[in-house]
Amino acid sequence: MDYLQMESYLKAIGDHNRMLILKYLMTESLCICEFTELIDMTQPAISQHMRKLKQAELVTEEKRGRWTIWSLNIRHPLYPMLIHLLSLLPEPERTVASLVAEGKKVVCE
Amino acid sequence: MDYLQMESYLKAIGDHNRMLILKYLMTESLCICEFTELIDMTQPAISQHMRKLKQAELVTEEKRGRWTIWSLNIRHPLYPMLIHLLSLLPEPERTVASLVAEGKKVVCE
DNA sequence: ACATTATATAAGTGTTTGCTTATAAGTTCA
DNA sequence: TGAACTTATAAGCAAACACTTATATAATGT
Repeated sequence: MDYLQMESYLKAIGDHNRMLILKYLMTESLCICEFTELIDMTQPAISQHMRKLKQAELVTEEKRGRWTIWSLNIRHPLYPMLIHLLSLLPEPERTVASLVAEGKKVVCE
Repeated sequence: MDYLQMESYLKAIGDHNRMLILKYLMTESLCICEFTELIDMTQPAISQHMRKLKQAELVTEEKRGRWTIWSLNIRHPLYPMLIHLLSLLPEPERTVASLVAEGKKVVCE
């Protein structure tokens, strides 16, 4: 990994909202509409963050009907470091469990 | 460490020139004028990068006569991760040894 | 005192970033 | 077919970023 690749990687992680997204993905895969419930951000903003994370190969996407399910890319060479880094961050206020409780968790048949 | 602190930290590292600076500091402490010999950058540019690194507490400075000697801050909680990260990067073309060979290495009495 | 050396800061500039609103594209289901 | 829903993209904008040149500040040595 050269200096510019590392720069792209660190810049992709180095945003508090993207870290929050990654923190959620540490627990389970999620789609954009779920993030809009979990994080105080508009749908296009989240979509653009996901594109950034995808370009840096930090996440992978899977189309499922009208949803796009996003997951952490466990095959990235720096995946273990990412996990360590995310584990240092506090749990977000809004939990995925609360989504389920409100019936807002997406279940792709 | 909260999300905004982590963001500041990652943004401070996330620049290829600053990574190069940090890589050099991994071997030994250096002053600005030595960096101008090692890296293709102007003195003010380096000075401004050092200020950024200092604000993120990644480095420490020590005034020695007309020089300011910069070192890695080994007391930073993420210092071990920084070292791991830097170790993944290739050695810079220009070495400190070559500075010595050219008599450009600063020796503070 | 004065020239030299090392560093920091200021002001200006082009680029990138992270958002916004508006809209397009694709899927599902009545 | 058409309405509802999910996602992606486009255009615009303010702020941050990484540099530049010019200059200020401070220490050293004659």
